[in-house]
Amino acid sequence: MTYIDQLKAYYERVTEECVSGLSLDCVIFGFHDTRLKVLLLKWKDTNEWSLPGGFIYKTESVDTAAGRVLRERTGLDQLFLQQFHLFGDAVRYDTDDTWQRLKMPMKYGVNWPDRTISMGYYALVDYTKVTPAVDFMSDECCWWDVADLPSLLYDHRHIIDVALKTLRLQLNWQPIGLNLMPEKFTIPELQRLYEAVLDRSLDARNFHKKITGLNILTRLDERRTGGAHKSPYLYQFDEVNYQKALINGSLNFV
Amino acid sequence: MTYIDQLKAYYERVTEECVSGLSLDCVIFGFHDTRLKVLLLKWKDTNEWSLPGGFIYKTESVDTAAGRVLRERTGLDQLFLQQFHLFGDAVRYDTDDTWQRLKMPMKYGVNWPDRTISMGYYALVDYTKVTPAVDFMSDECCWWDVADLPSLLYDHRHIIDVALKTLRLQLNWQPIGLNLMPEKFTIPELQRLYEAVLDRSLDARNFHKKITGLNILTRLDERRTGGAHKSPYLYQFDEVNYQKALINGSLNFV
DNA sequence: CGTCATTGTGTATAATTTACGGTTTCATTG
DNA sequence: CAATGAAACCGTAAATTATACACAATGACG
Repeated sequence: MTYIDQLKAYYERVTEECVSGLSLDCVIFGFHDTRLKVLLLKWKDTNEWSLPGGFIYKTESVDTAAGRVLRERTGLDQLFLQQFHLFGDAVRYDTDDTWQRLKMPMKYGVNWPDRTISMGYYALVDYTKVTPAVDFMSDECCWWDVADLPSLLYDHRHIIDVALKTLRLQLNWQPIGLNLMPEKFTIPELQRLYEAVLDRSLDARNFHKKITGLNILTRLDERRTGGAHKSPYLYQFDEVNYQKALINGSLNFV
Repeated sequence: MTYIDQLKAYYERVTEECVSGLSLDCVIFGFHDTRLKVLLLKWKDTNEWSLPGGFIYKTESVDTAAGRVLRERTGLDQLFLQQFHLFGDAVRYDTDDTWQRLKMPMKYGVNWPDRTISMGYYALVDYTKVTPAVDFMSDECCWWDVADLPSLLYDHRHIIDVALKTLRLQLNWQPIGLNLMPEKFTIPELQRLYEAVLDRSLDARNFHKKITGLNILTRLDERRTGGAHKSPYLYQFDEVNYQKALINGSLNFV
């Protein structure tokens, strides 16, 4: 089956089975090597990158659709996802320029709506558990440092900017650390995450005192050895206490 | 023109000119007589209430559509509005029950989508400046106390609950007081607003000290006389300083 | 004129934030 | 093997903010 055949079949199925004119764009955040990263797709036979996304089947909820799309790209059945903005400008991007950059062999099929409104979701994933997977329209699915993104298709740079701003604002009442850190981590590593989200540096001594005083971490008997200096302790989140802290407003980082 | 003719024309125009399958629901918050209120519509010839809402023209942005809908119901050209959630469950409410309660003389026209996904907006208005206006499908457009709502159509009770929760969370970084209080108000009145949004009581002495210490209020030379006790001072918001306080995170009420 | 209750200004204490110091400890280097 | 450098952790001190509560001023009412 040629690529054009695949595209045709895809457009026909979307037109037939999906909610018309509404799509999803997913900003998948991971944290690795002291950097906040997003998962991007490179379109087939091009050097153009964009966010993962998709459409909503007529019989599924919007949230379920987002979860399905994210499972397809990350391999994860359960992850934390949250709506953050409906991108519904009458003109979101230059369509001619975009078609050119996409090098699409055909345009959309019949009964395709004139415009697509997109619900933006952000997802928080444990980087170590993700298996990035391309779809049939892409060559690559890779992590990119949010501070060093490539040129992006559509209005996806704007979408990422809004997602990042939302993440920052929600640091005190969404389980961001809980969902982005690996199972075991050190306090300096956690501090790097907070600094990446807040986009400012924090005093290591005050951060250590503050985060351990919140009672949301459990110190393990292991240390992370192999570094050139003192081996830091490893920690895990106490999920029950983390949720309690979110509810009673104990987190104060913003 | 009979009501049925009006409905027919309306459905035809929506089908022809509006984005299919996506609507808006607006939670319009006002503050009056120490109570947080929402604006509701009573459907024609029924005793059933619902939120104002509408559809998006194919050539306008979603935010522009929301502003247009709100202008039609409130008479205000400029007001503060914010997206808060996309309500996209596959089944949002019992359609048979709803049609019955609506006493609609006809169902939707041809080419009407099987389901409608709705973007929820909240708006903050100065209660004293609103002129509630019905549309052709309603008999009344009235303010209701959020703590004393009537039975609501569709999933509109849920939508209001989510809006209220969002308002509460955004108290520190959205200009909520600025947009809900009238031009001149007293500090006890402002405290009642915060208590209504936070759903808890605040110490008057600490609130007074805290809010005046933020430098976002200007004390006027007038007092509110006529009360049974000491006449309180009148204040206005210093809008520039209010915006500054929102940006640098000086507001700490949540 | 006395009473009641709101408003506003205030003090005291506790909690948190911010700034910074010093010890421990680990790999690397000579 | 000792010296070195720096991260990690535990700590103190001062400043700021939050919380609890007191009391004087003041206005309508009886």
